[in-house]
Amino acid sequence: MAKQLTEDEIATAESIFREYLHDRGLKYTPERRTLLLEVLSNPDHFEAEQLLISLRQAGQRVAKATIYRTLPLLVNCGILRQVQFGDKLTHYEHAFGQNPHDHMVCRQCRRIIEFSSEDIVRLRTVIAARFRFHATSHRFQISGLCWECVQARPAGEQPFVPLDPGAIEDTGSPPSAP
Amino acid sequence: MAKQLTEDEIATAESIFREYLHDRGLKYTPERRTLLLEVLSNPDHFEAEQLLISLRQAGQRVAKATIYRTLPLLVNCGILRQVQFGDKLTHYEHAFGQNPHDHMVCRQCRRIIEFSSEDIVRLRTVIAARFRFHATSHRFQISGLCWECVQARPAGEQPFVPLDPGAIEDTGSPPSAP
DNA sequence: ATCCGTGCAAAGTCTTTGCAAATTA
DNA sequence: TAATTTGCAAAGACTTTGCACGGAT
Repeated sequence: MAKQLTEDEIATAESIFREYLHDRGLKYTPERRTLLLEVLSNPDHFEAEQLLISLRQAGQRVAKATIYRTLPLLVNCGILRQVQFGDKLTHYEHAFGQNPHDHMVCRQCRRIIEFSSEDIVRLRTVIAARFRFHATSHRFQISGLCWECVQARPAGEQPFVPLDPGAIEDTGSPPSAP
Repeated sequence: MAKQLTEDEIATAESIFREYLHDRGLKYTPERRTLLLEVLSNPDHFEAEQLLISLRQAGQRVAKATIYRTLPLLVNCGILRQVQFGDKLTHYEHAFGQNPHDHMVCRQCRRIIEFSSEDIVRLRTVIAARFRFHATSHRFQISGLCWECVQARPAGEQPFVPLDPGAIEDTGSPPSAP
């Protein structure tokens, strides 16, 4: 999932960021450059804290405040996308050169699987229309067990992993006519 | 949306809560009763803080800590459901006597529209199957503009309301074959 | 020469926790 | 009576902000 960017792609991202900053009178500082590069070489999904840690490990020193001030810039210029999973943490993922997608989260191992489906967008439009609602975006997150965890778990075992808050539980209720 | 519960329904909720507590050696205190009743008479969606405020207005006095300690109980016994919208706040909604549903949020007026669709569950299963993923729950949230706000907004006006973080933006990109 | 940005620590927000006194089953 | 709860305030986790110094254009 964490795709390795080519030098060209990195250069493109850099110029996007640079231009974004320039256009609004902001400066392309060494810290911002450091952060951009670190973000691009980081795994697809991460949080502010992880970024700080991987920077430290790389011998780089950027204040936490700077990270918190820079991440929104990277989001606004389209290089990152903010993602909310179940927890209170703000997660980020690469948006640069990625297709829009949604997420499946394994309750057991917390693995994140990305997927995209036109049907979702179609469905969202149909549903919205019923309420004369003009849909412009959506979040669709599926929780459950990935294949590996299903395998590893003998039938009937219910480890009671905390749920994604707000998820629609599969109660096994019979489908009801609309 | 905020449906008024009958006395019977309230009594049922109370016995559910009571039994839930009893079953695990917990106590049905006046504070818990107060909170249960307040929750049931509150609007469909609320947060911890709002609950505190409406309690105060009703002349009731329950410590904030007690609220934070009680809400999870009400969630676990199925009377409430935790919902995460875009922000960091933990929102709650009535689950007692409600059908599973998802939400549409208006970017403009923040109105929340509930909807349910079997197609979503069907779609989630189909998608999950592609990854040999066992889906047990989902969250589907649509952002956009409600009818009233579409009406109120002259074409071309883009007030730039902060987005639901993590939402898939409608970029108007042409549908691409998988 | 100006602004803008950084670091640091302090402040904020929402939530959790420790503890003694008060209650419930 | 024994164990759970409450209220209060302190602590926590994550994020934002104020300020003085340093740096980019």
